[in-house]
Amino acid sequence: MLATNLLFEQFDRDLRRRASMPTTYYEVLVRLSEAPGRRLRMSDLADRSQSSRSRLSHTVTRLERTGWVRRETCPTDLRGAFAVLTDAGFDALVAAAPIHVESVRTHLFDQLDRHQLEELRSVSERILEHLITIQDRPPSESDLLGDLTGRHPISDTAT
Amino acid sequence: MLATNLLFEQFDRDLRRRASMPTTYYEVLVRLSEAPGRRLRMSDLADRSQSSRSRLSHTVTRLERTGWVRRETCPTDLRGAFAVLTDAGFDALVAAAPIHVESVRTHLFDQLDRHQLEELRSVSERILEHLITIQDRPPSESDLLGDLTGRHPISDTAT
DNA sequence: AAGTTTTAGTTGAAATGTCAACTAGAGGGC
DNA sequence: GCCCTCTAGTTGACATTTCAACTAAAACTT
Repeated sequence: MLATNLLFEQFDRDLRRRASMPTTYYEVLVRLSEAPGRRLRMSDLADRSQSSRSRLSHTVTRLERTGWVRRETCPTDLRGAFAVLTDAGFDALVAAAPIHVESVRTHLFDQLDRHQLEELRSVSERILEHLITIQDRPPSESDLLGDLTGRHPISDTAT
Repeated sequence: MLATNLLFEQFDRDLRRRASMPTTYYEVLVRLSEAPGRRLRMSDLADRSQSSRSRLSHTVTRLERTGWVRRETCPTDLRGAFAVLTDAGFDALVAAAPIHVESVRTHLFDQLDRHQLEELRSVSERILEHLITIQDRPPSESDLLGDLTGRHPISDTAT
């Protein structure tokens, strides 16, 4: 947990310092850039960018103020809204992407050998698969109530 | 990044739902409980609990309001302050710890085999070592300016 | 078609985190 | 002692996130 926290902070620091863009913005811009027409429905974008709907709504409001994203109403569903990547937003992303890519390379990929990378991938996939499984079927009480008799001092898993 | 994000969110959800305690509080209480006299200087506590001094100061103010921590002035350094874990704070931690431990076991350790755990440990140590190294010696420009010629589509490292 | 329930998305308030400025005491040099 | 600088910690303003309440449209039910 310590390692991943510091790693994420490093990624964010690099992106802020060298591209003046927080990771939250970057994530949103990337998702939009990948989508056909560089546009996505708000909910869809929220899911893809690891964000709650509320948070995304606020974020997009800020991104509109910077001019990187604009909202458009959806013609087929009058409740709906599209977030659309502007040209300025695309330019900002093009400038930021190599910085982030290099940051990830420097601090993560270059530090690990081929075998470690393969294992990291397999670990991540395993955890992801597990989490998605339990999200589909919300956990019963018994899933988390194990026998704890004398097994752990308080600090065992804190870092 | 997706896996670790979801994993942390799951830990936090479990702790909030079943122990009414956010991970930030838990982290602080654990560090204090480990310290001799269940007390630490603010700066020391900030370092150990992955927090900025400012953030810790605010957090401790909130923890004082819940009655889990109290501040004490330092006799040998009049600028200094101790954060001290109260009995109520210790009780809250004793209640929360097994929940968190079980959460970590369920969502992380139980999902991986012996070999994956060993590799995950080695990966974490490697990354940690790297990050500590570059923190000691702040990065020169050239550390991050690599040759990017045509290597990465934008989305390569986004998740 | 009317009534009910979902779904999409926004909003404002409260909680939390960040940042820069600040107070005050410690420590060193002369 | 006096001056300068550094360290410990707090504070308040501001940015962001969370949470619950809300609007409005879609979708279903009968």
